[in-house]
Amino acid sequence: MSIEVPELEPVSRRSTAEIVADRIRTAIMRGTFVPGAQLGEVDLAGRLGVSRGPLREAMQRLVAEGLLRSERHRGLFVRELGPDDVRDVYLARTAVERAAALQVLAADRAAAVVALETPLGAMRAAAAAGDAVGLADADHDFHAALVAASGSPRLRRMTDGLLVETRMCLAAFQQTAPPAPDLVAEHELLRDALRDGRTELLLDRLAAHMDDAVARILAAMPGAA
Amino acid sequence: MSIEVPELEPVSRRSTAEIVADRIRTAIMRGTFVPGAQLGEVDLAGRLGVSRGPLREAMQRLVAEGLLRSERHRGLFVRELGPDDVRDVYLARTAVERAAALQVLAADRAAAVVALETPLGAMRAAAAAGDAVGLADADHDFHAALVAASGSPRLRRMTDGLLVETRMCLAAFQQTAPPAPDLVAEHELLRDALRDGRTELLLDRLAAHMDDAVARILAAMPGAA
DNA sequence: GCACCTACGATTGTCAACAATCCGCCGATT
DNA sequence: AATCGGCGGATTGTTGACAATCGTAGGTGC
Repeated sequence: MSIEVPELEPVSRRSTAEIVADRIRTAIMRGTFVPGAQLGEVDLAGRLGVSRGPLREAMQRLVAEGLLRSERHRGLFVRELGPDDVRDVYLARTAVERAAALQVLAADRAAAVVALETPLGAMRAAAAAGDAVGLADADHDFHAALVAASGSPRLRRMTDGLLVETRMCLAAFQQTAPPAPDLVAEHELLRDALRDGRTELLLDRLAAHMDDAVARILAAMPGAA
Repeated sequence: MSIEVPELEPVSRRSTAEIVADRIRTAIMRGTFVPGAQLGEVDLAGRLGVSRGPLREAMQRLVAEGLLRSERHRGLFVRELGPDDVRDVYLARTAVERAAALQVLAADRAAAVVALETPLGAMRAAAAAGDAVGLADADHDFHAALVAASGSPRLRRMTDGLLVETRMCLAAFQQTAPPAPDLVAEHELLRDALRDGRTELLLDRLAAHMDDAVARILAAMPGAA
């Protein structure tokens, strides 16, 4: 019936709204738009080369994701994340990544370990080069790969959103980077526990990893409780 | 400073796109739009009394939530959920509600128990009256209340989306209702474990509750593995 | 000098029309 | 007889303009 060509599906390019949403999402992630900043529709539309229609559709999507805050007849503002939000993001991440880790352990954990090597390598390289942004990217990719390996579309989607919020937290004070070697070591410990099938150890290390991150961020935060 | 009026905030009514999204979401939830059905923009816009602009914004939001599937220049279709989706929805729900339950146990569990009484009462009434839709509504409210009691906005938002997908699964074969008394009893057991602070028992019962639901749904599903 | 009111500017929310794209059907061709 | 190319209808994607709303600056009265 078919011509037996593997991976020839993705001919359909995504909708304009989705592309615009991705563009703005990464811009927020990278800190191009600081928290609290107002995003004018006409300005953005002109800068992106699209009309206000598709742009508004993209905005609605980002509002649904919790990245933007919409006030009627006021405008769209980049969501500001306080200490409570930091704790909540990591609470949700812990829940999701814990479930993903359990799924990976129950399924093909060898493939997951392989998939984690790429971000781990990038993380080591960024740490050696002192590249803070690259380190954050690799950290992002590591956790995304972990959840992707679970094979759960919903856990994956949740993680995608949560990781963006994580980056927003980090971007707020990008210069306050955590000690890079420690960060690399923490992730390697996660991989080791996963590789060896040490369920309880992996879950404990994952929880500790999240707690560390929260503590680091809150310590660097201006008005943290 | 303020005039001490409790609950006077929601003066600002939500945006049109949000209202439209809610309307369509409940329609999908109730089974008004069967899975796989195409939603014509002009038709829907005319029926809701709005233009295509706000409607498209609402659609984008629903697509982001995973309720609709968009094909370029083809149209919007209600997402069809297969056996894998059922398992995935409940996998994610288990992860999220587990985390919420732990939060509730660590905080004010007495208030949560009180909050659960309302949906429990509605559930008993619906079970006695043989009202399948009311039973599903109460079930929905029970889990929403549980996660809301955790005080985590992100867990709450995730659960909102997942519960809608749960209703989509149930709506596909609404006549195949589970034995009502058993369902009520399961939820009362959850409340009891929460009230008594029996952490492990609560988590076990929660996991069992989810597994039961998956088994029930898959058993009633046409092409389930 | 201070508070209130009013007009202005800017922004968002909404709408109707135009253009691009795709599906199904039909006839011509091999 | 089966397949390819073209045509008609319908739907989505996009655009620009119109209307409603809000914040703010300026002026006026007390």
